[in-house]
Amino acid sequence: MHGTETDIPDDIALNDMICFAVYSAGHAFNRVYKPLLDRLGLTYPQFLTMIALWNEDDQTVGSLGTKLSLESSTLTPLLKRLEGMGHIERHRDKADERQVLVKLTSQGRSLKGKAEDIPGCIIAATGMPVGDLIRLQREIMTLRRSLEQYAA
Amino acid sequence: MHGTETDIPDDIALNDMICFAVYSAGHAFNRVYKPLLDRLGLTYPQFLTMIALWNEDDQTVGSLGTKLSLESSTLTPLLKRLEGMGHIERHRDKADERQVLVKLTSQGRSLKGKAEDIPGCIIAATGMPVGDLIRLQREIMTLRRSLEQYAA
DNA sequence: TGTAAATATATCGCGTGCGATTTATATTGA
DNA sequence: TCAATATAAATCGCACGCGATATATTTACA
Repeated sequence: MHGTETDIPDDIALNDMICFAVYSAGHAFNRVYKPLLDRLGLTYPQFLTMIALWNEDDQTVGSLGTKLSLESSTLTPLLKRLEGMGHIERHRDKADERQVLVKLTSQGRSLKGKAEDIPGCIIAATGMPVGDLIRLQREIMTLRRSLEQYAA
Repeated sequence: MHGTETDIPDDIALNDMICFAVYSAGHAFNRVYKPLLDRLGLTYPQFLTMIALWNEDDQTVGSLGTKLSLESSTLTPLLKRLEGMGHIERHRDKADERQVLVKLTSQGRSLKGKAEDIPGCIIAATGMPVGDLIRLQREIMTLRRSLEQYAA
C-alpha cells in the first residue's frame, strides 16, 4: 500500500520520500540558479553568503554559519574565495582575536545591483503563485526546524 | 514589505527564500540521517541508490541517474564505492556494451533489512502527521518538476 | 595569578555534484 | 559499407559540506 493518508509504506520508494523530494528539489534549484549566477561569477552557496552580508554587513564567520547552517570548515574556504574575487574582506576582530569579521568591499556591495532580477526569475521558474510559494516556504522552514531539533 | 501575499520582497532575505528553505532542509535531513546511516556504513546518496536498486534490481547507470537526478560523473564513483563495499556488482551489458548494468549482491539485498526502521525514524524526526507529510512531499515534487521544466 | 576549560576559526580527508571532455560502442544515412 | 553522428560511461577539475582535529585566544575559577 502506497500513498494512503495513514500508512507508512512497506516498500521504500524514492518518489514517496519527503527527504528525496527535498534533496532533488535542491538540485533542481541549483540548475535553475546556475546560468543566473554565472553572470555574477558566484556559486549558489556564495550567493547565499552575499545575501546574508547584503542584509547585515560586518558579521563574524560564526554568525554567518548560524544563519546559513554551515560549519566553519565549509565557510572558511568559501569566504577565502569571495575574498579572492574582491567581494569581501576578512579581518580578526581587535576586541576578540578569536573571531574573524567579514565585511563587504564596495565591489561586493555593488554586486547586489546585478542580482536584483534573480528573485523574479526564480519565482517564475517555480511556476507557482507567490502566495502558494510563501506558504510552502514556511512549511519547509517548519520542517527544517523540527529536523534540527531532533538532530540536536 | 516582506511576507505579504502578493509582493516580491524588495530586500532579499534568506528566511523568506524558498530555495534557501529547501537548501537548509536538505542539510537538516542529512544531519538526521547521518547516525542512522552510519550503522549501515552508507552515505545518504548511497542509501538513495540502494533504495532505487531494492525497488528495481539490474538497472543501468543511466536509469539510476534519471531516477536520482544525478550525472554519471557523480554516480560512477559512488557506484564504485558501493561495489568496493560488496553491495553491488557492475558489468557491461552484453547486448549494448556502452551500458553498465548494476546488480545487487546478496549482501546488498540483505542490507535492506537493516534499513527497515529508518523511515519511521525520519517520520518521527519531522514531527509532522503522516498525512501532512505526504501532502508536503507532493507539493515539493511538483515544485521540483516545475524547476526542472524551466531549467530544460 | 595561573592553569584548565571554553570558544572561534582554520585545516585535513573524504564523499558528493556537476560541467567539460574523453573513450568506447551503436546507429544512421549517403 | 563506412563515415558521420549519437549515445553511455568514465575521467578530470573545482567547489561544496562535514566530522575530526589543530591552533589561537579568552574565560573561569581554584
